Parts: sequence; structure tokens; C-alpha cells
Amino acid sequence: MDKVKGKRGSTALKNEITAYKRRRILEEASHLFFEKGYEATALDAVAEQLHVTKPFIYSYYKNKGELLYEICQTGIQLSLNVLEDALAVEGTATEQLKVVVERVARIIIENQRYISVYLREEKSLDPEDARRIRDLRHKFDLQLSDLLAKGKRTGEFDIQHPSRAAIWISGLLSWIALWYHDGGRWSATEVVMDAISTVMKMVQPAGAQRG
Amino acid sequence: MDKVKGKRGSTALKNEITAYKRRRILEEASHLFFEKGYEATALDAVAEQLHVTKPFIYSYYKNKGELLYEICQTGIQLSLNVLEDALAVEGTATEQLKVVVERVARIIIENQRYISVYLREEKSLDPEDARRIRDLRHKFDLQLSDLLAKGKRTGEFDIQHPSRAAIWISGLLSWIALWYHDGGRWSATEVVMDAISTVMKMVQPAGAQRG
DNA sequence: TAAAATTGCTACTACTCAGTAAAAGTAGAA
DNA sequence: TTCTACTTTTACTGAGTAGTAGCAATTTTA
Repeated sequence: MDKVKGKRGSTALKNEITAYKRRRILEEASHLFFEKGYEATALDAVAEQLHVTKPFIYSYYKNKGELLYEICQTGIQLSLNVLEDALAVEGTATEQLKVVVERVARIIIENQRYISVYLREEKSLDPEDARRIRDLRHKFDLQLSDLLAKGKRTGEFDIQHPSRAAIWISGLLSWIALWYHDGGRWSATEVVMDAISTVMKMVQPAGAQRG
Repeated sequence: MDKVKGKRGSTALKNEITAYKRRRILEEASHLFFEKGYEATALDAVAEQLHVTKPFIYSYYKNKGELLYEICQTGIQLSLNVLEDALAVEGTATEQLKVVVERVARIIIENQRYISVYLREEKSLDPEDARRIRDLRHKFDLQLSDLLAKGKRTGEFDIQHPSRAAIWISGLLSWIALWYHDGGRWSATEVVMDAISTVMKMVQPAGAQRG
């Protein structure tokens, strides 16, 4: 089982600690990138937040770009995981869509900084990383589109083009990350509830709407 | 009528030429900021596109930040103007909303680079400029909200909270700037049409939907 | 054609910051 | 305590770029 074993024992714990340090670096970096933007944030500032120095960061990440990539990747992967979990729940397309919107909206609010950095800083990714991120996004839209197509077949949803509808819906969800503000005018729960009812209105046939 | 008159005549034409140069600088800057991001774009690169030098730019704009501000301002102001024009057209709330969505969606597609720079680079604005931009955005959302409230009163729209609905709708419109791609899967017209029908479904009461 | 005004450019400064080499510090094993 | 491996820091380099001072070219005016 020992994967990255040094010359001496106690590898497992060491790996956990390394992983923890990487997580902490990522966390502070995402805060600063969220608040000031990627290019405007110096790694010295990230280091300062952690009470360490810049070379410390470089011993856990190969460069600034890798940090950005992991933040973006986290953002989209979290949403994708939640979507896949929700799709695994048995139910009609209507029921599934509601669960999807609820859970994805929640995860987006909880991980706002990762998601909005991902949405804003795509152009700062190096091309290869950008492609990988786009693939994940595409996977998200595709799965959502499949769900919508299923609902269209069963007559639950009245939509013309599932893949275009998927873009509007994933856009509506992404949009939350760009305007939601903790302690603002509306609570997270209100926003989530409103997102659900708005999305359902977008897809439901006339006369099918519930309270 | 001479407003900014130098010591000698021919002021009007001169002002037009100055305005034209400013517009051209802004145009190229918006292209590059859109493609590579604000911080990652050097003013030397903007100058190169125009076959001039950096000090040329500095004689028309006081600094890089002013350039960003004018791009963002253009983005939101264009949308706001179109919204106000559309609201001036007589008609029911339903008719007005359709016109609003159509025209705003069109202007967003036509001016994608201004709008998406504005959406992405808000954090790079200096605080005073950011406040002014936010005020314009707020004005947009408020006017949209008023229209929705009117439709709610007349029973045309079935929405719980006009200002939250306004955020979803303006988000849906903004979202276009972030994913639309000229010559992509869908034409501008298809996107505009789809935006209209999606928004109308979001607000119309059950049983009120048209083809 | 010469003086005056305007416009643009060359050449520079000052600074920030990503990334690194090498030394110092730390902890476990003998 | 001393050797060894690993971790973190000090101190630096080099590249890139915002912004400017002052000169050169051009145009305008008379």
C-alpha cells in the first residue's frame, strides 16, 4: 500500500499532513483570488495569510498556475459530484431535477469562492488546464441535458432543445456564485428555494405548476 | 456652442477626432481584455494593435484603470439604455418584457466583449469606480423589477418576489455574454428567441403559455 | 517662411512579483 | 550527542510593465 514512501517509515501520517498543508494553501489562495482576482494576488500575500513564506508554497505546488487550476477544478468538480449523486436518486425527471437544483445551488453557495474564481479566471488558466476544466463543465451540462431530455420524453418537461435549456439552467446556478453575498438581502435557503421554483417554471408545461 | 475651445478655432472637428481616437483605443483594449484578461494585458500590446506607442494611449486616458472603467461603464450603460428604450414602448407588461429581453439579449451579443469584461473584472476596478458601476447595475435591476411588479399587479406574471425574479432574469441575460460564441453551435437569433421564451416561462402563470 | 502650438515617440525609471539556490533549522535514529 | 533526512527560510535574480520626462516631428497660424 505504501505509495510515496521515503527512506523511513510513518508514510501514511506524513501524507495526511502534506495533504492538509496543500488544502490550507488552496483555501487561503481561493480567498484572496476571490477577493482581489488571480493576477492581482501575489503569492507572498497568500504566504503571509498562512504565516509562512513563498518558497513554502512552492514546495507544495509547482507554480501559481497549478494553484489556480486546482481551485477551478475543485469548483466544477464539486458541482459535478453533487449532480451525479442527485441523478443516482430514484424518481421521476421532475423529482430528480428538483433535487439537482437544490443540491447544486447549495454547494455553489457553500463553495462560492471556488466557483466564482473558476467562472472569472478561465482566461488565466494555461490552455491545457483550461481544456480539462471545459471538459468537466461540458460533462456537467451534458448530464443535465440528459435529464431534461428524459423529462421531455416522458412529457414532464416542455422544452424545445434540452441542451440549450441545460445551459440556461446551469447558467442560472452559476450566476448565484457571482451575486450571492453572505449576510445580504436574502438567506441561502431563500435563494435555493427560489432557484428551484424558477427552474421548475422554466421547464414545466403550462398547467403543470405546483405551489 | 464652443465648449472646450483652445486659443484658436476649428474646435469641433478636433473634438470629434479626439473622441474617435479614444473610441478606437477603447475598442482594441476591450478586445484584448476580453481575450486575455485585464491584468494580463499590457498597454504596450494595446498600443501595438493600434500601431502607436504606449504614451499615445496615456495622452487620451489618464491610466489603465480609466480604460477598464470606461469598458465596464459602456457594457452596463448600453444594456441600461436599451432597457429604458424598451420600457418606453407602450404595451402590457408581457409585451414590454418580451421587447426588453429581445433587445437586451441582442445588445449583449453584439457587445459581448464589453459586457463580459465588466462581469469578470469587477474586482480590478478601483473602489470608487466599482461603486459607480454597481449603481448602474442596480438601476438596471430596479427598472426590471418595477416592470415585473407591474406585471404581477395586473396578474400577467406569477412571481413571488419581483426583485429576486429580476436578478434571475438579468443573470440569464448576463450569462449569454459568458458562454455565447460567435459561429458556435447556435446563432444569435436562436439564442435571443430562446432567451425570450425561457424568460416568459419563468414569469407566466400556469396555463398562460403561448407557442 | 518662421514662430507657435500640438501631437507623438524614444528612452527611461521604479517597482512588483514569479520563481530559485542555497543555507538554516528541526526531528528522528543510532 | 551526532549523523541523516527532511522542512522551511533567507536572500536573490530576472522578467515584465505601469507610468513619465523630455525631445522630435508635424501642423497651424500669420
